[in-house]
Amino acid sequence: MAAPRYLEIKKRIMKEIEGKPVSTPIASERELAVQFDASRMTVRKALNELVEEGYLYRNKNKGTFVAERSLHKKNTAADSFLKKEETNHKLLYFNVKEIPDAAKRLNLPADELILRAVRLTLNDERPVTIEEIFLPYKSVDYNEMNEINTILDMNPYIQNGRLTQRFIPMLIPSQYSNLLEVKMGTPIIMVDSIIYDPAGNPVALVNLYHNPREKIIEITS
Amino acid sequence: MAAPRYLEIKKRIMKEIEGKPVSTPIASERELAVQFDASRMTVRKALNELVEEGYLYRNKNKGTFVAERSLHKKNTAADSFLKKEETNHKLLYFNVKEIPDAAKRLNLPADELILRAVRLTLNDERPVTIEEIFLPYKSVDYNEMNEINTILDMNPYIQNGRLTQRFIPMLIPSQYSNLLEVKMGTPIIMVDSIIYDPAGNPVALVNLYHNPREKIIEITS
DNA sequence: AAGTGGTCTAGACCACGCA
DNA sequence: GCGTGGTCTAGACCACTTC
Repeated sequence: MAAPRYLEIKKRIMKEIEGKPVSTPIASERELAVQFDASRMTVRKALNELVEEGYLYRNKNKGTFVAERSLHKKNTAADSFLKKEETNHKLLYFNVKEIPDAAKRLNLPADELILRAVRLTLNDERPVTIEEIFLPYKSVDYNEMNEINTILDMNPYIQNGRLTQRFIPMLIPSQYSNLLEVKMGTPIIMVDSIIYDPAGNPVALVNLYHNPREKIIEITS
Repeated sequence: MAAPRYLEIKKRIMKEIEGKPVSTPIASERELAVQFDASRMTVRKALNELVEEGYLYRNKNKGTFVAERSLHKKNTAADSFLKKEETNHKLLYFNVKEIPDAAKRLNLPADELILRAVRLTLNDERPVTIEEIFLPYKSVDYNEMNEINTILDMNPYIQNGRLTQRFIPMLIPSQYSNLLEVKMGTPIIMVDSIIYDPAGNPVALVNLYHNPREKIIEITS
């Protein structure tokens, strides 16, 4: 299917406002509809998304304006999973066994087999995060078992599903101190995440141990 | 103005699905439009918000379904500011002076006067959070100076504005250890927040020191 | 009075899933 | 072939601000 009209309009408006000073007014919805030869509702859909994402803001009865660029919405907690440019993963360890605690949190019987993987995320050679990933073994596609990185790619799940994250303060676990190059006794944040499918069934459990020097958790909403 | 039609429809659908098991299909958009004697676009607006908030999920070409209740979207970091039932604030301290560091982060000249207030949030008598609030003194309405709690109510700003939060791991500051009833040396999370107006101008700076026993930071998205 | 965003309507076509 | 959600249209009225 061709890309929807409103997405094209959205892109063109984004290009249009790029570099404009904060609070610059943009054309009214009716004008934009004429410019783009689209209905006002379609233009509104594009504008609504741009407002939602923090590129624009509205002022009722007055107009729509360019917002501060640094305030584009960002939830870097979810970004933890997303692969950036200079970021790569190094698998440290994985096995399959019963892990009752993890099974419980995945709504599974305690004796269910769990795939546990531990990997290190590096950004430009510097250690950023240790990830402990717990997956129900039965959900793993056997054809992919030789390509463990495909299995551990959480993006597809997060796209359509939902994410609950708990931020836990702790001292760095001793076994990760060297790997993250963080001194023993340093306070860190461990992000305890459960990924759900749209219906609310748990799909994966992930614990992220962040190196506070390299990974600042910042959320803009 | 009367409440918009779509909000009423939204409420009625929420009541309708309340208590229904996960994955129960609801009526199609066209049926609902007939039921509520509204256009399909209006029904869609109501449904879209319910999906956005995590009450429903869609399955293209199949239908719309009830989502897991525990997965309603919640960002408890912003909730930190919202007054709950059993929650109340106890003002510990406030004054007005130059605070160059705070002024800088509020995009003000270093010699600008800053109102600094420190208060303790209690939940059912238990200490939950210490809040350090920094406001440009010139933005304070003098008529309100005798009602400091009105000034420190951040809700109106957050409603229409934007929020950037950084999550900082640290050991509990010694001066807050007793107040929060947290042992010295305990790792905690400090949430460093800046509240902006829609155009991106900083309005307030707030540091939240969370008691990890009482305040679990949890985000569902 | 003119212009703005917010809401609403009564249609329409599309791609896709399913029987 | 029918039903679904996703997109789109060409209008309309409202409350409000600005001139």
